[in-house]
Amino acid sequence: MRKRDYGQFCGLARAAETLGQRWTLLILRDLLVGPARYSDLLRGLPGIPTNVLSTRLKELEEDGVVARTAQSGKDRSVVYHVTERGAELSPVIDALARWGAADMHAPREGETVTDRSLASALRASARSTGSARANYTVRVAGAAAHASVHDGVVDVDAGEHAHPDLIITADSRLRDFLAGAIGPDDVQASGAVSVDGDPALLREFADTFALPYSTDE
Amino acid sequence: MRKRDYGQFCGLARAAETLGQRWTLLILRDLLVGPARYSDLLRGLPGIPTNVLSTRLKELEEDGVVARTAQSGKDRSVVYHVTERGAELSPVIDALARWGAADMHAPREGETVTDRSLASALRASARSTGSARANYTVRVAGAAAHASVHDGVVDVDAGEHAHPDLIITADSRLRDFLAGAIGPDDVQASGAVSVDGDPALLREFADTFALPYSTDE
DNA sequence: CTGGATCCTCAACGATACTG
DNA sequence: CAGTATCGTTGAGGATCCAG
Repeated sequence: MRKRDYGQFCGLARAAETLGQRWTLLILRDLLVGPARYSDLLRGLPGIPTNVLSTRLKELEEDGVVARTAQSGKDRSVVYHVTERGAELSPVIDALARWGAADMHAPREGETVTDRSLASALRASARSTGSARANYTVRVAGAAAHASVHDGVVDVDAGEHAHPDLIITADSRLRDFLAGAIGPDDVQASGAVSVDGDPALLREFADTFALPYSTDE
Repeated sequence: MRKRDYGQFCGLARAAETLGQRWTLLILRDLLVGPARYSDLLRGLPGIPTNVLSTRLKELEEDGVVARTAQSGKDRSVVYHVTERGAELSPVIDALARWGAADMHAPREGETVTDRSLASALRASARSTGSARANYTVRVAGAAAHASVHDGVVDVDAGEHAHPDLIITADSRLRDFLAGAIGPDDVQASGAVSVDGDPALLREFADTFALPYSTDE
């Protein structure tokens, strides 16, 4: 449990000490979407060894970024959630996610999409767009997330929306669509994206959740 | 040289694969201040093993974040610099640095400050402030960086400024001053900060390079 | 069942010596 | 100056086991 430090009085070095461990950023990505139990995290992070997850959660707790709440009563499951300090990581995680997404094209062999990673990706790409107002359910490669947009505020969460105005079912090319590399008509014609609901809302969706345009699309 | 991936089609996961290795963020911090030779990097990252530095530079080169320029002619030194893609990390690194700095108080035993870490910290905390116009040299714990502010633009680099309007010599409590935890008069009275030049500029400096105010100062 | 702890193996890191 | 080589130590990966 020793702390590997960098020996520099520097904000970035301190951040790297807390966040630079393997799996830590992905754990926080999932917890920033919402509280989760140990088994939720395990399921959302395929391949993480159980001892690493438990070690990371302890370290994050020590660093004041994550807290655990033991449910009393019949449901004795433990719930992990970010602290106030942890919540301040939202803009940081989102900036990292946008940077990584800018150079991400086709999925590599065996790569998966989880509900929370999809929700996180939507939040990272959301930008306030005046008067738009709609509820979306987005399904990509077996994962689902939803977003509600109203009065310039965007709320995102994992799973389906109860009353979506538009259901978007897509494959990984959804990313290229949001980056502006494919137009709304072409992306539907190719079968990469299909919608259930008012097709005009798809343009509004692309306008609200726009990814930065990378030079080599 | 094996690539440890996370198996998720997710921008954050991709970013973590490139940036999540030990020392990588600090190497990029230094290179974002400006190009550097191998030995410059070694000097600015006390404690980094030489093989780790060389491995990281190769990985970053493969990932298209860093490029090396071999000087021809008499000076055969190799210079590393960020690519365009690497330069897009500026807002990411700055967001991480601000988050880390918000919870950073007294330096720990043996922690140092380097020219480039100081320059990077200044850039991370810089905010555009209308009409201000001044050149600063900042010295902290043996390190020096400088900034020039004009027309809402802030340029930061390592080392001393050739023609500073104000020289600020401080210890690590400079951070608390910039976070607003100590006022300009108190911080000078305590000896934490001393200035050479127009003392009124110190307030302007604190206004331009303000750190986010953390709850538990 | 959930929420971990333990054990073993192997890859990555750290320290230092050495070379074109 | 700009790295490579070597070797001991630490941490991650994977499977299994255990307690409430």
